[in-house]
Amino acid sequence: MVTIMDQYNPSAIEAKWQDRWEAGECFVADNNSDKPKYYVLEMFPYPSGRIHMGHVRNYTLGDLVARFRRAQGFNVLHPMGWDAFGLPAENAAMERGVHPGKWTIENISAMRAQLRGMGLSYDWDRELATCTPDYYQHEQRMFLKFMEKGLAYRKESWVNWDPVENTVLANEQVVDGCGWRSGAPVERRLLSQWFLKITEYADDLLDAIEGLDRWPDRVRLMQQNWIGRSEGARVRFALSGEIPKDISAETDYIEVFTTRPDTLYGASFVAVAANHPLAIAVARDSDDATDFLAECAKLGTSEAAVETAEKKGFDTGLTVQHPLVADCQLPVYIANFVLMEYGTGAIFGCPAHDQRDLDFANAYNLGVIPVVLPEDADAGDFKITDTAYTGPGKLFNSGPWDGMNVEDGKRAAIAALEAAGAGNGQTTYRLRDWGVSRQRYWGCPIPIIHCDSCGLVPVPEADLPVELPEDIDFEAPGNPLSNHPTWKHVSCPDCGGEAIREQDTFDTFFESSWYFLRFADPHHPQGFSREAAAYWMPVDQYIGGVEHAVLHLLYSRFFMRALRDTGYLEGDEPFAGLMTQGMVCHQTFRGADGKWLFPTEVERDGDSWKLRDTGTAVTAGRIEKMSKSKRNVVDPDVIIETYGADTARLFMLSDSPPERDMEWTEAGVEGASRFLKRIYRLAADPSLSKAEAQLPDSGAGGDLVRAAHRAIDAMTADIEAFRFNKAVAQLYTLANAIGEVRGNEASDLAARRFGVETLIRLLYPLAPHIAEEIWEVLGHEVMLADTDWPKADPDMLTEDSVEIGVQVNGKLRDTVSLPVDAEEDVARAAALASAGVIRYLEGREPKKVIVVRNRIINVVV
RNA sequence: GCGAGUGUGGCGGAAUCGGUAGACGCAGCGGAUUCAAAAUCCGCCGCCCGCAAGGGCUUGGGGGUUCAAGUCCCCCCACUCGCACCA
Repeated sequence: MVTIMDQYNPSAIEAKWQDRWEAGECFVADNNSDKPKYYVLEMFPYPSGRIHMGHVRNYTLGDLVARFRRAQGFNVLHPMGWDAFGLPAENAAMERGVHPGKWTIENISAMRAQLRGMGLSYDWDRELATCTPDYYQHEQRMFLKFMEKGLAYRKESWVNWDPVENTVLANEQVVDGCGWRSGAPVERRLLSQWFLKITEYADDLLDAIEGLDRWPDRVRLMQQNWIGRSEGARVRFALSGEIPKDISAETDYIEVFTTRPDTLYGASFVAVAANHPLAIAVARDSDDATDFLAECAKLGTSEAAVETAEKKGFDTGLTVQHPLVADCQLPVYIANFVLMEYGTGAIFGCPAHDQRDLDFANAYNLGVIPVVLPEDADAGDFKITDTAYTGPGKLFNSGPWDGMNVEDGKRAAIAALEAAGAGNGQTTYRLRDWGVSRQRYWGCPIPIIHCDSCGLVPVPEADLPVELPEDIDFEAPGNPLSNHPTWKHVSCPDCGGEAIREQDTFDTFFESSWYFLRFADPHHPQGFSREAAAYWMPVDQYIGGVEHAVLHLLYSRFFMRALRDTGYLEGDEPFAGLMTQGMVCHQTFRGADGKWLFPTEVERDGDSWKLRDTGTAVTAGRIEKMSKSKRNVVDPDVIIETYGADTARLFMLSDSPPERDMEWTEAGVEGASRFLKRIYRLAADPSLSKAEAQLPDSGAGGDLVRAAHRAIDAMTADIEAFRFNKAVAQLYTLANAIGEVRGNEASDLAARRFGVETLIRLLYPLAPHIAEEIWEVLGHEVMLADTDWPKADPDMLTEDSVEIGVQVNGKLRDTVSLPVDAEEDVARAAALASAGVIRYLEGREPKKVIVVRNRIINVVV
């Protein structure tokens, strides 16, 4: 018989149960089970060396879901791994001379120990690290399959170059014109790069968002915007008049993209981007044009630059023929607001119905021809001066389309363009193909060989995997793999001649785009089996930060489709349910010198704060996301040492709903700790072990039994709906109800024991160690990890009577106690007899009495 | 600029269907226990007036619908996030 220790001692309890769970193989997932499956996954961490509070929150949320579903009888897969390629490892190599692989492996073992200390219910047999050939070899094969299918290709293109990281970035990794990690302004470079054809799936990725009904709307919207489908038309404008030879040699037309072909009759100019081939051709013979192009090139793409930039243009002197109006010639400008990257790099301007075009037309005295008439306007005096009209209306000044609405006008315009051979309907996307080449060492080698005579040659199956060389020099500038003396030199698999390996490695988002599949079948020689993928996928609940809304989450959706179409699996969506957790925030502090201070350096001084050792006053700043740079961080290890993992977990779940930002406070942690100590004391009551009587159904004991059933019912619903803060409140409420039963009759003891046992079972997924300990002390031999979730007895959830508010003219004046489902006349009589109503009526007859059963009574006078 | 979200006591937050606003916790206040403190236990706790009984006000602001509005509709304000010369 295990007896309870005098005092709650988290470190002893937690180590004990972590060992027991491991020895009992409690959390090993079964690929051949009759139970329904449930796959819960938290976004795997980069092994930076230490976990932070964001990890603690993320994994606490996941562990709650995993333990809850397991108790409900699901075959739960809850794995953990390491997103182990990436730049910090190379930086460590440069700064400290340690090999990236060694550094990464050491970090992994340190972090694994920290995670173990949190008591997380992972199936560690499925652990993976993406930097091992055992993992990355599979993506080399995937890549070659993608190539065969035309989903991976190489092209020369302008790319985003991060001058600090010395590598290319994907469009998704450029934020406000700067590198997402380095923060350095990106440069544009023309390079030969590998791309994955995500645009092939643009429509599918967009349309399928609708089916992701367990994703936050916010993320779905962000993906929609990122894909950015816009429907419109391509329109060809033939160059007219005298065309200089230089230009006619290049082209004899300009093709534009528009979403408003219905406004074609309102066109007054055509403009091309500064890096459009036509602009470059014009600049060959014109110093003024060359100067203008240089000016445009100088203008950054940053937010600030864009906002302050004036609409500027350069009149090329060229004209184009309007495709539908015979005698209409339009001037051709080079304009700084036209982007080569979007559409065709050229537009037609309809100033009346586009604000940008209007600003431009006003600056260069171009015509403004309104062609859409708002419903309540008069064609005679409708004028556009400095605000363009973009709303709905009837077309006018538009020849055969007059009188049509905008939508019909678009269709008519496309039909007319197609008939005239001057254009066609066209859908464009903001989404670009995913550039995956990175000029880094610590990534997965791209399995390609460059041969002067055979071209691009895939590394043959037998030669896979292409492993990274161990001996590597980070001192020289540039790509370390290129600098390696021998690694890149190979003979061509086709002709046997001298050839050279591809020296770029994959973007590390490649690894995270399929790791959830590897977890399903972590030792399979082909990466994973169709059967395992079919059984476990999709992930039922995915949990992580919202910062991956368009990176990882979009790439993974693409990968599922690409793997489906290359024969790896069936299905298309990786994550059926997504929960994006809020950030962990903390107050910031600055010393007299303006430098940031750690919370550990500071202590309370009445309403303000002071330095712990000198007592000097400290400035308390905003509550912000915990970050090393602001020093407002709290080390999870210190918290776990001081309070225990259960306390840290409980606090993470209390108070704030999981999707919202939360503030980490000492007082909050103390509160969680106090609650666990209180539960421990409740359970330490020796009389509980003697409770063997029948459960009472009346009196204080009966109330407690009903309260326990209500707690089960509410808690189950709250966990299923991710209302974890409310779930914690249910625990407090039940604990309070237990405290109400103070008698020592056999029935009281029985009720108390039932209350405590229920409380412990409900507490288990949140604070599992203390729950297991108390469960054992109460005499149970089967661990809670192997115990079913409690079920509420529906009969115990109903009450006999209900307190109902009584209003007079909508204002609460009294309450009455009524039997549940009381008849209307009974309720009415009770309300009219209540003191508050009598006082208010002062003898008057009520006009009307509204009775809403079991809810409210409103007396209207 | 466009899109989305948020706004409730001193604080974090409840209120799931239009039906007793403020569950639960934190902080605070009072008491018990203690030589004392910590811890613990009991009680109070939206704001204003009042000894009390009771009354008035209150969910960012203003209007509206309704017997009844934190919740629905219209207008406005503030903050947060995402996108952005996107044709």
